[in-house]
Amino acid sequence: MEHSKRLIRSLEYPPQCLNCPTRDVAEWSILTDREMEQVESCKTVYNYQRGKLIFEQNQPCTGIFCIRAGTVVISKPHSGKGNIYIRLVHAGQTLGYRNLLHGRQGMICSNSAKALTASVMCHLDLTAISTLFSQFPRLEGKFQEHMAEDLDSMEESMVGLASIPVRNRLARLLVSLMDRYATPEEGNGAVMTPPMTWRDMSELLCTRPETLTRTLHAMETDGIFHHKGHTITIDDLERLRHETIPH
Amino acid sequence: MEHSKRLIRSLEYPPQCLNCPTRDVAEWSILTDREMEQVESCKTVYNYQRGKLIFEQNQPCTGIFCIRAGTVVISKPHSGKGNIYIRLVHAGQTLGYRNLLHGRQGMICSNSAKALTASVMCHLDLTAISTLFSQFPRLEGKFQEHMAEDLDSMEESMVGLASIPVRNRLARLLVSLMDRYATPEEGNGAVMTPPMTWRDMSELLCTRPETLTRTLHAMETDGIFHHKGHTITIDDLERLRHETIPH
DNA sequence: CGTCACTTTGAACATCTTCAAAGCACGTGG
DNA sequence: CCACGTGCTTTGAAGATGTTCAAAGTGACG
Repeated sequence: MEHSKRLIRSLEYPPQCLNCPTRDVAEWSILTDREMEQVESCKTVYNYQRGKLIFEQNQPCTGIFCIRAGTVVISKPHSGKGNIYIRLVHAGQTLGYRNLLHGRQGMICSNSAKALTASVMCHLDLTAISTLFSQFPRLEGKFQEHMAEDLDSMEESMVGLASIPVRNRLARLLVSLMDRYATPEEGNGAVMTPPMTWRDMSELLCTRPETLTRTLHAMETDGIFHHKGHTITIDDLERLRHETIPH
Repeated sequence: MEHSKRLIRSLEYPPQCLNCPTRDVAEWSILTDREMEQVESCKTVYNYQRGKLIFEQNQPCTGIFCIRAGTVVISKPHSGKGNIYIRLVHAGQTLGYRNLLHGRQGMICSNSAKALTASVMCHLDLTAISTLFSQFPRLEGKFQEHMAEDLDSMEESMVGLASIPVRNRLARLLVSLMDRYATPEEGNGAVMTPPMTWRDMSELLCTRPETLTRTLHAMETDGIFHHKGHTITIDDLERLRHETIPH
């Protein structure tokens, strides 16, 4: 409900930054409304269908994208065939800024981004950004801080991947998705429709779809939650949080 | 040989930045000799024995460390007991700068650092760094770029950990260590004594010591290299590089 | 209504971990 | 200089966890 309401708001035209549903989130929120008008004037709005590639590793980087609505996944190609999902990027967050802080030869994307759901993205090209950065140095500082946090959470995922089994990683993923996409229920419960397929989730967990199915089944048998289609119903959130650490 | 020679050089006193064996490496190299004198004047030199903790996650951060000699590992605590090794930091590289770019509440270490070999570290405290950063903005920019590269290589390790087996990860680790610590032999071979124990290596590979032993044995049986104690002899580097990707 | 991708289930298998025990290596103190 | 202890290394065997392959079921969409 919340989710679809937000989608509708985001479809209001023209899609202006000042009425962006995520106006008060993340880096851009440090700019005043007046400063924001300048951002507004040099942005382009794109729509991506579910599954569409936004940018691709090793291709030239065209600028940055701010997600107005939708959910995006960052991935990297796998030594064999296919991609490993690295992390999610949600509405309000900005994508591809790292390439700008890189000081590398040219502007080459260091990973790929794909829309997991239909998404509305605001794009700023390279010249627009460099103007904005030199005009509002605090903005570049904010992105620097964001990068430091990304590195932290990257290290955390690494620890998780190396040290805990799929079942606990799944519980963690669900908890983090709940914060964003669940609607509370009576008691200590909640209902959620994650913005992606089970296959996507299995890739985020760095495992196979079959393993995810079986793990879901096992947790359901243990009464942690139950699911029908893509919708998960949790009776007791504490129970799920408990699955977050190995025993 | 190279290694011990470098250690001896580093033990010359006083240990001045201008005659640092790594003077021309990494961030600090963008400063002129004259600018470097200022860094010199506010640094403190510490010696760490093998195995000593340099800083610890969740403890207040005291500043940054530049490694004059030695090898350091960054680790994070594991949900159960013990630590996961995240990455190596080598002589010439700087440690703990991320905490400064963080914009977080206070200055809290986001991971731990431990000396894998006896190490000589030059320390700059918080006030010294903030003075240096405001005086030489290019320096802060360099660290920002370094952080972006760390994030890239972090993502690469993640992909490796998620998608290739221990044997190939070991080959990759050996190749990267060779670049730094091996002495070439006749033909296409090399000899190396890695600056850490096998146990340390197993933690870097996110596996157990037993698995590493067995994997070493298997690769030795296949004629990729042979080892006695901590010293590895490789006859054909191409052969090892070939083990870098799964087949 | 048919297609295509996603989901589910089963069975066999590969990889890695765990536990136990023995051997080795290095540094410390006598 | 030797004896001893501690932590690292190696080996074996059993078991857990996750993968692979195959096949059938499900659902969305043109």
